[in-house]
Amino acid sequence: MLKDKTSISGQPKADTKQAIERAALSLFAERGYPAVSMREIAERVGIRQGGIYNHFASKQALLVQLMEGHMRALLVALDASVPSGGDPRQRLGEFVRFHVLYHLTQPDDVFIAYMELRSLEPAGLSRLKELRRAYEERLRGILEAGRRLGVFAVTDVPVQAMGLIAMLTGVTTWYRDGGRLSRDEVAEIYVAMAMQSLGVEETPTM
Amino acid sequence: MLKDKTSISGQPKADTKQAIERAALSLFAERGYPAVSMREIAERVGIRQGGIYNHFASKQALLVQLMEGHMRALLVALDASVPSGGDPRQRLGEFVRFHVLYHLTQPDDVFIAYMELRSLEPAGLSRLKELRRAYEERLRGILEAGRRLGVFAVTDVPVQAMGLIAMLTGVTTWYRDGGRLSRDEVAEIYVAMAMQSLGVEETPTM
DNA sequence: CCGGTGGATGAACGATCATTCACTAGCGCG
DNA sequence: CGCGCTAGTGAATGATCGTTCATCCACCGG
Repeated sequence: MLKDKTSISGQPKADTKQAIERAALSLFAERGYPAVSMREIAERVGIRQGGIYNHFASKQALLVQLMEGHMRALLVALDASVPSGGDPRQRLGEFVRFHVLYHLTQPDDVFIAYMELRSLEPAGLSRLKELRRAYEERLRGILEAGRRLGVFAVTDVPVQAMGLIAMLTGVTTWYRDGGRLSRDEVAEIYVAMAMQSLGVEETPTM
Repeated sequence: MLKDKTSISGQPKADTKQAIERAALSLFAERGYPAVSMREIAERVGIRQGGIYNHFASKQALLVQLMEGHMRALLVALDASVPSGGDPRQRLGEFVRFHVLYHLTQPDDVFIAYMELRSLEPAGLSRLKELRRAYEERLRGILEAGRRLGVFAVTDVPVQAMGLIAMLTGVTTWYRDGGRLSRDEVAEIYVAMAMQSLGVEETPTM
């Protein structure tokens, strides 16, 4: 009845948990949280449906874990890539590059984090909204710094920040690997668009 | 058992069909197609679940009707608002204004048309993709015209077109009526952002 | 005034959903 | 060497899903 895997059961390790997360991630991203069943996730992992509950308390807990884990990793990666000080133009360029490349590298995580907010129950929802706000705040800070220094032509910081993020995130809706442009080329195009939209004519040294 | 409504049944008219569409529209937009049941839609309309099938062959047919109807109306409205000739800068302004205001007026239709593509079966999917492509093509045409005339600083027409549309569509994720800005004010901010992102310094008469 | 028809009903269909649970197999530790 | 824990099983739970259907009602044209 069982295959000759090296470990049929027991406690070798818990890479099953990660396998469940990976399977759920791609399925949720592809068809949406409500349209995916626990049976499908289990099948993708290679276990039966009941086995998932050894690692996650519920389908909802699995979703929260995915979204929260992603957002925290995103914030950590952002702060590692974009220093908190320096010339706002340079920081904006780094923010855009980071955002585009991260979104192209992990499109599924990003898509879920932005789209499945409505599938969250109140408890998880408020935590996720706070994380999202913190991320957007990073960009608002850059725009505000540039506005004060007079290097950005900003008419409205909050609106422009949301506009920029939407523009950048939208890259995931059309970009496909192996197409006309490489990821880096696409990122540079978006950097140029962002700069232009803020009236930046020449960037400092870089 | 039945309320004293003016028409309990019979053939007074068929505004029930429109009521079903309206109910399904807001429910699908709010929680997503797979998460909404026919029972909920019927309850919102004030009929029993079986009654929906007098007007729509299936849940899928209802979704297709909503999405296709919206996209066709969107294209008609666009072509009525944005003439096919004239100065590309002016046309771009009109496109942006139209897009933002239409999206703020009918956020549910727009959201469904862009998000529920994955819920479509192959037949409806190809038709919707074609309609979407036609809409995006309008903007690409404007950018290409401006590029040829030398009034737009375009590095890559397709990428910039997708970036613009994503930026504009994103307005639905944050704008709420009664906030700091009116719809028209928001639209003008987006027009300015779009112009700036294309390096337009001064627009013609308007 | 009567027969046909469009529209609504409400019960029922089988399928599938998330979740629970008693059970068991294997491993590490004492 | 055997005890206990981790992890997976497989069947079962009740709920809910989309859809079907026989039935009924109220109106309209002749």
